[in-house]
Amino acid sequence: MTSLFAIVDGNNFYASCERVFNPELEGKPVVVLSNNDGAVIARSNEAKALGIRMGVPAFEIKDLVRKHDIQVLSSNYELYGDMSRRVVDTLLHFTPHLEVYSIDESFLDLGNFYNVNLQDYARTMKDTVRLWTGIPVAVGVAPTKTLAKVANRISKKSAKANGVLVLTDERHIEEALKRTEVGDVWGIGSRYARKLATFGITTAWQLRNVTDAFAKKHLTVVGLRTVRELRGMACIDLEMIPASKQNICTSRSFGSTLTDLGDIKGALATHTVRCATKLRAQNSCAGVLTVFLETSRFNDPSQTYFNSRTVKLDCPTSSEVELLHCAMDALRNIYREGYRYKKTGIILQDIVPDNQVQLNLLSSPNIDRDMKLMQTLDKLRDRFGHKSVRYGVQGVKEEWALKQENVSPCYTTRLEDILKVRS
DNA sequence: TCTGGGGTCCTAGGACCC
DNA sequence: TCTGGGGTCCTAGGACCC
Repeated sequence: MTSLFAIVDGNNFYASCERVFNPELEGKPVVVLSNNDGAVIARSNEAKALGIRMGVPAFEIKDLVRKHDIQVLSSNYELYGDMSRRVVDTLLHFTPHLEVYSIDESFLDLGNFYNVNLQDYARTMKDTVRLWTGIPVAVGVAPTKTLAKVANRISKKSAKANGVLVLTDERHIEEALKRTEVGDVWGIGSRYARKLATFGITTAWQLRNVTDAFAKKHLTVVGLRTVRELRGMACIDLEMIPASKQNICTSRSFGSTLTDLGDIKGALATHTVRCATKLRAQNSCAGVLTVFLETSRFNDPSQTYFNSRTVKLDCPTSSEVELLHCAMDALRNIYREGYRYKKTGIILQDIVPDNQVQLNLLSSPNIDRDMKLMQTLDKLRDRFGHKSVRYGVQGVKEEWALKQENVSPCYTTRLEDILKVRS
């Protein structure tokens, strides 16, 4: 074996972030809710022990919350994002070969670390992250990313492993795969798990032993790669430099339902500005834009409405001014009176690097002026927050604003919050 | 009353071209 | 009357991830 990967992930990450700055949450069941306080997206171990499942709607656990004094928090992505950066900064002290896989997970390529004591090394990583950031993490180490994921999973469940598991020995790998359900393998979701069960395949070990032809036929080439990774053959490389996005989407449910076009415009305008800001942050322009508007999916079918409009721009752009015009036109097009709307959003597609945009005769005559304006706005928002400058159409009342009943302070990123907490 | 918000990749099938 | 076959591009749908 020549390859070696580690995956380090934060335990119950959002709940742990909250605990770092609010020690009263320690030892208590904690759940963090999605936007609009809709559903549970993170749970402390104590909350898991009470049987609270991932994704369960908040209203369904009301009784449990009262009975067990569960601490229920709105999500605070500004805080979690900053804590995530701190964890990554810490891990970079161990190796520069790091891929930020998600807000709470990083893969590390330990390529030629076979000569070090991996157990000690992984344990030191875990302890250092805890010491420097306050975040508890688990570390899985194995010859492939998929096997490292398996190791990481078991490390959290096994008291003996206590958050660190190195799987390099063939016998240990076999044992680990035999006690891993096939649906818990990275890349095998619930649909594939159900399908595999019809062939009698229920464990990761059984999946590892299917033929290549079987894997390709039933799980496509993606699944074949997973099977090979389970065999110890590294097929998925570390991606140190994040690829620029091919689609950028910004959407939110409204805090309550909206019927008025003006209010919906305000929401969509704000999403469009955010989306365009993301687009410029990766130095890209978009050639196509889609706007959608929908009622609640849980409505009575006679009161359900979904529509979208896709618009091809004359020339790819990153100008909010242009995108706002198009988005508002599209919205006017799909808006129908008489529905209670729950969500709108914008998707930017056909994304190209901004230095590859071919200007044509139809390009906005104001392109230079727009770009200077965008640069200024980006700087202002970067310094004073995204609410510091706004367009008229965004409105000021924000009828659509998120419902967030119990959001924690931004302990690490906002001066006013820091001062408030200290006093 | 209340149910998240992002992304990626692959495949099949139709349109179209020569 | 005979009515092919290969290639490309696009899209919708389905699967997955966090």
